[in-house]
Amino acid sequence: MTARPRIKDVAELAGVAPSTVSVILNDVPGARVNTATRERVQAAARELGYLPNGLARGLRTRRSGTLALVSDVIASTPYAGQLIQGAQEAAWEAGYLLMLVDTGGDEVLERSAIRALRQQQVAGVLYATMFHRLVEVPDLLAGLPVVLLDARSSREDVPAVVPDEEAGARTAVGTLADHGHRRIGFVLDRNDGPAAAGRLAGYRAELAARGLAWDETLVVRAASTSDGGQEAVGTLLDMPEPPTAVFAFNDEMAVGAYHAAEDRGLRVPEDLSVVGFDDLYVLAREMRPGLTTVALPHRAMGAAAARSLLQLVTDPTAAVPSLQLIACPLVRRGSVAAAPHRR
Amino acid sequence: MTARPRIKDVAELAGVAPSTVSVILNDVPGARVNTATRERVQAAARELGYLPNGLARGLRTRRSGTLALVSDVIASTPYAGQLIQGAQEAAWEAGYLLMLVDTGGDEVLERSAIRALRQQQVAGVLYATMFHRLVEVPDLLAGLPVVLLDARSSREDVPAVVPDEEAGARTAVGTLADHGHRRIGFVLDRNDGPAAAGRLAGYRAELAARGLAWDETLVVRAASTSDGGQEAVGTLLDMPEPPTAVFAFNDEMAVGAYHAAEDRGLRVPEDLSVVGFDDLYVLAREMRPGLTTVALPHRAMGAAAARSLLQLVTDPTAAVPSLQLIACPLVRRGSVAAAPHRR
DNA sequence: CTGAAAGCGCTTACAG
DNA sequence: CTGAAAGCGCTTACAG
Repeated sequence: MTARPRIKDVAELAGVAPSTVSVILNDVPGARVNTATRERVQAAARELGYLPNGLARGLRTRRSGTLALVSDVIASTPYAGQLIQGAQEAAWEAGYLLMLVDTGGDEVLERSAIRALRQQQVAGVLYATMFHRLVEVPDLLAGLPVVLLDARSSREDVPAVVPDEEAGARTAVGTLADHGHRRIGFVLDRNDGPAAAGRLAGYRAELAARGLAWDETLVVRAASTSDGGQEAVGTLLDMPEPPTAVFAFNDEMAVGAYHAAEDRGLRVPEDLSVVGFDDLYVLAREMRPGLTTVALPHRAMGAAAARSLLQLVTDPTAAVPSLQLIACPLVRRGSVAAAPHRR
Repeated sequence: MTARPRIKDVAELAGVAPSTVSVILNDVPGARVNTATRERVQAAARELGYLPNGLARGLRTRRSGTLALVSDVIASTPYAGQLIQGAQEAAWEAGYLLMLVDTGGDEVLERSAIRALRQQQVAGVLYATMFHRLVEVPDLLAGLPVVLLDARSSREDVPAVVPDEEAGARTAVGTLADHGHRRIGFVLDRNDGPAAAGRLAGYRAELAARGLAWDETLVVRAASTSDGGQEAVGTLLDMPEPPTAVFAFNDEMAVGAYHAAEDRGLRVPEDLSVVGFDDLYVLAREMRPGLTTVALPHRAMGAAAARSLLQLVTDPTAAVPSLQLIACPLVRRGSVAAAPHRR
């Protein structure tokens, strides 16, 4: 196998200077070149299969053409692929390559990873968490364009891209109200985070918008697992005047709602309508009936964050929104029906 | 903000030449340096927060310190994260950074992505598919160390890392046999691929090893979805002498098995034992009863492939196994019970 | 319109 | 034990 050709080889083959090759291959704006030599150079490059060395170019131009995605735990959710794909595609469209590092939440590893990334001269970094939460932006990232992905920080100066939890919750509750439900329960995670807070706010807001009374006994907290959901929805169902519908903080709690209904001989959706949140891959689709739920827009978030980052990379003073809320669409399946008549 | 320090700055601060700084910071083996100057240089580097420029270093040493993972469709499965994480961690442990590109199965995009990656001087590439299948290794990859991840090619010279489908199927059938089942059905995908072929082979092999008769009517093909599984298991259950246990090609078909049983008033596992394949995130765990299934070792595969690649990168003549079969462990949950007595 | 020169920031023989 | 020089492969002013 022969060594990879360098610009010098192309130049020699075409009978011009390397600098001329560079100007031609890079289509330097405002550079007038003879059509004949241009063609000669292009032919030579093609013949040799010439690919400019990106490291040399990056060194010279001070632009590496790479972005990084650093995340806490890539593998922990089935959405990782979507998030990454969205970011990678947007990067690619702008001619950038994406480097990935997963720190597993380990701060020491995070520090050395960021150092390694800086050494590689990444143009900017996407700092992502695998579920919407609050983070501190590491000091080591200072001076580099950064955007937060599915995460927020207390710092106003670093743009964040997160799901619009509140609006998502409103569409969930809204569809239930559209079906005539007046008593709608909400089961949510015990831990407060941006997701729980946002979804609760949306629940309240939509209730208010619909003129439905706020009833504190209708919201119950539990672990955000199917067992937690089962327990929480169980207490809702055992109330003297139980809700006819339940909005669950996430799809796993929604699974629990199905179980709680089943335990009491109630059918979903005839006796109890259920809406979840997340659109957890396969699960929501495979439930019986299929779970109507609010999807987390991971791919769109990844793409939006990468685009904002790219703007910052191109122009550090660019006015990118400090917070982007990405819409969470409702995925209608079979778990919502008209409210049963009061017995 | 002040410009990033270069090696020259460190050298000046320490009062030595840049080459000395380089030797010290890189701990060049067999280089004797005065302890005092070593300390002076290290202090200077620390004070300045010096990080060597990876592009310059890579240009000079001809080692970029990066690997690439190119895949067809990252986002399509919930395992993507595991696969990527395994590869990334192994790369990181060896001091390499991982670049990721998802081609969405688009060959044109794939070609330009590989070109871009080559320009960036990646040391090697992991060529991955999101489910075990046959691929053709792109010519453009020629001359670069490559290992196939969750994929195989007809070319013997490119190492592949795939799940041990056959052994996985054997443990599935084995656990069923251990529970006293003698008539074990197998429902599988209509399309033949390495996964279907391997799992079928494992089914047959284990039956033989257990001295159980091969009964062709016990294996039925359908779409590899829950509907397909329901249909296929339905025909099994409606046989004159139905199986007491079913091994499903994947977890979605196993879901169908649950449905088929339910449709007939049969309980899992009392009346029908079920074992799936994949350990599909959340689904398998959330079924009732929890689905006993064979897990796909995505993380281990990612790590194994990256390690093989790294060996090749370090020494192109290294003897890495041309095929690595990664074990698929059985995850025991609640869908297997002792075979019911013959009525 | 094209070429020669300098330089991006390192590392690596090679002197001394 | 340390420094000066060359060079990795490009691009970018600057001449001509």
